[in-house]
Amino acid sequence: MKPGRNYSIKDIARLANVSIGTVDRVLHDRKGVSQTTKERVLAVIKKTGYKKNIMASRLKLASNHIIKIAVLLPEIKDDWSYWKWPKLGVTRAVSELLESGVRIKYFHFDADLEESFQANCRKILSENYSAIVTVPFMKDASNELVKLASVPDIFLDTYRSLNNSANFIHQDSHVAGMVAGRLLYNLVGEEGAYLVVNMTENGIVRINCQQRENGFRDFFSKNFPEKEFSIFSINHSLEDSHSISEELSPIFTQENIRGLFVTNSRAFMLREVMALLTDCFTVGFDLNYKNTELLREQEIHFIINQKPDYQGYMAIKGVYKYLTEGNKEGLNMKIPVEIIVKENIPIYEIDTI
Amino acid sequence: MKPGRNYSIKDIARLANVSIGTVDRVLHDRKGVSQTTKERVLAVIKKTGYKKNIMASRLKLASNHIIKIAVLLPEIKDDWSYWKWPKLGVTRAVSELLESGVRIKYFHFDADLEESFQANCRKILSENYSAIVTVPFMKDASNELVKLASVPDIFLDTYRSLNNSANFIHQDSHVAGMVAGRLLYNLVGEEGAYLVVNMTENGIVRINCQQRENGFRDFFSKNFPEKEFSIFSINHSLEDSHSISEELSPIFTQENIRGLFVTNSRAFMLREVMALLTDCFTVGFDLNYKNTELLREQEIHFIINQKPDYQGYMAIKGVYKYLTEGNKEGLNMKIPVEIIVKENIPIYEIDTI
DNA sequence: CTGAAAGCGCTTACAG
DNA sequence: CTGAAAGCGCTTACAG
Repeated sequence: MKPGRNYSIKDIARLANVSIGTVDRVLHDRKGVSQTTKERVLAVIKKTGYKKNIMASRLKLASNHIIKIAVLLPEIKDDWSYWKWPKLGVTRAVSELLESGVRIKYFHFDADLEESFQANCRKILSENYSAIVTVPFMKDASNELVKLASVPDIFLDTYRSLNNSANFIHQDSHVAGMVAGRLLYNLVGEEGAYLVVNMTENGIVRINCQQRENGFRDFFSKNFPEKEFSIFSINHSLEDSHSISEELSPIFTQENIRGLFVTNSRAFMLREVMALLTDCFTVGFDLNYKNTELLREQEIHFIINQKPDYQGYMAIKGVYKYLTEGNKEGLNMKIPVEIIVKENIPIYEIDTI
Repeated sequence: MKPGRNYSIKDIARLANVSIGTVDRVLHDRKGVSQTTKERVLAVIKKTGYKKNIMASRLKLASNHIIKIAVLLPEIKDDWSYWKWPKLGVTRAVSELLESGVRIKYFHFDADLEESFQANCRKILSENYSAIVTVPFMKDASNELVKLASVPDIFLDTYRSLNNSANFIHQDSHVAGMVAGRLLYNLVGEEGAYLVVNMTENGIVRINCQQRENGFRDFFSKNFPEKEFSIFSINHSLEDSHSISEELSPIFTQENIRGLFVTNSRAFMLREVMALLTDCFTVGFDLNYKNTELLREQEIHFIINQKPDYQGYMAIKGVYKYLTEGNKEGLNMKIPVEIIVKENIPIYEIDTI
């Protein structure tokens, strides 16, 4: 290889005694090349180690072409909304891909209203985006979206099986539950009891919270099939934040609860109860402001981070890779189960949100 | 904005009534444009939201141009060598950037011989690479390299202050030590004693191991300034793996050691001693084969991962970004302190090493 | 101070 | 089955 220089299609053409058009045909395995010519060209390509210049090919293919991606997330109700994070990651990816023609349009739906999600989906489908990034909270409407969309859709945050082929970038909630089991078991062992707190919205437990509880219980039954652990669980309405201390207090006193696993992002709502106990350890999810504060004060001991910003980032990068290279592998991804203690709280640049 | 289409430099030229050459001059803030013309062009650029097509500009600038990066790492002595990981990350980055003209040349040095490192540096400097990625194990030789190199050098794995401006992609070892302190403190509290095990090479403790011990001790003094903790530490020759059990056994029996912090990647060497104890928890570093095995068997309880593959990956990406965009921010980076338990052991595709 | 032209490497549409 | 030419958007070297 000549130093500091790549072979171009022109070099290959010259070395193989053909035109660049023919080299292009061979490279793309197109019709209309005689077997002998093809072999000759392939030999030269192999010998030279030719690599096509992706800049040049994209210049021609995608030049002048904007990739519009629709991002549909729940409404951001306050400054510390969870949904700021995926948006932050999306924004970061877009800023990297701005010059490559990627543009985002954000949509927001009311997480309590299926109709709101559906209306947004209809709007998006009518506007011709190249891809759709959203969350699969409403099962039927998500199925409908996958069925109607002719472009890839990527679901963030939660995995659930849908009828059609759908793409997911998410943390494995079952594994996350097992990790929570490990962390608490190390601290509590067999002497104390465990309490799993699920918070309900409109009376139901979110699917990934349920998966987390299953994983948690699985940790104990898989690792210690012969032993008996005291694992209680309660469901409590998310909306009713005042009564939660009252509901939990008797369980704590009666059952010697030493490990607390809160399956959603609201571990901070248990602050009052947790403060009453000296020997109880807590694992929660998500680095929201209040959880982070309690982690700093050691009222919460471990936070499992779903890296929502990274999810948003990878979704856009994955879509771009698919649309420009046809490579589907970036459309589905499992995000690592990140364990956070007080000392390794990540530092984010919040101001860019 | 016209849907599905980006403005090109040609559009801007037309709208501003100038030639594309003039638009280019304005875009790059070059000399030779009258103030009025410049303002007119800038107005159009602003109004249209013009973004330059990075493909096209790189095509012209970097076309035909290979970016050669020298990667100098310690010799890989066995199949589970730590240094395979950065190499894996480097390889992954290069495969993504192959079509953009990035090529790697690997060099290896004997980590016990400063002269071996120096000889490799001389060779690299004589061969005109666009960047150098290595490790700063030998202080003087590293300083010399930074002084002589006219291209960016990025040091992986370890931070140490060097005379000249050098770039580091590394995990903050002091923070990692504090995290280790937190993990063990949660389990052991004030009742038991802690033991920090440093392994020496040629009689000296590696700088990042020392930083980890300092961080570990700092965790206790910062969080509990009034309390007394029993923290012992020993240095033991890495080469002498047989005697380590003998040396540790008496300490264990005499001092009620309940928490073990091994500051390098060889926690697995303590297997025999650890097996004797039922109530002792261990934190070690790095997901090598033997540590991972012991983590699976719960002889080791936490592993702190330095993400060496990620370090290698980010080094190449950072260099590329710097060389193509002039953006220096990717040349320096702190890698998160990743906590690994049995349940969230990452799955790597080893076979691509 | 400004413009017109050539060229980066690849792809496409057309000619033979 | 093969080639020659135009063009993607930008940059550079040259002309005026």
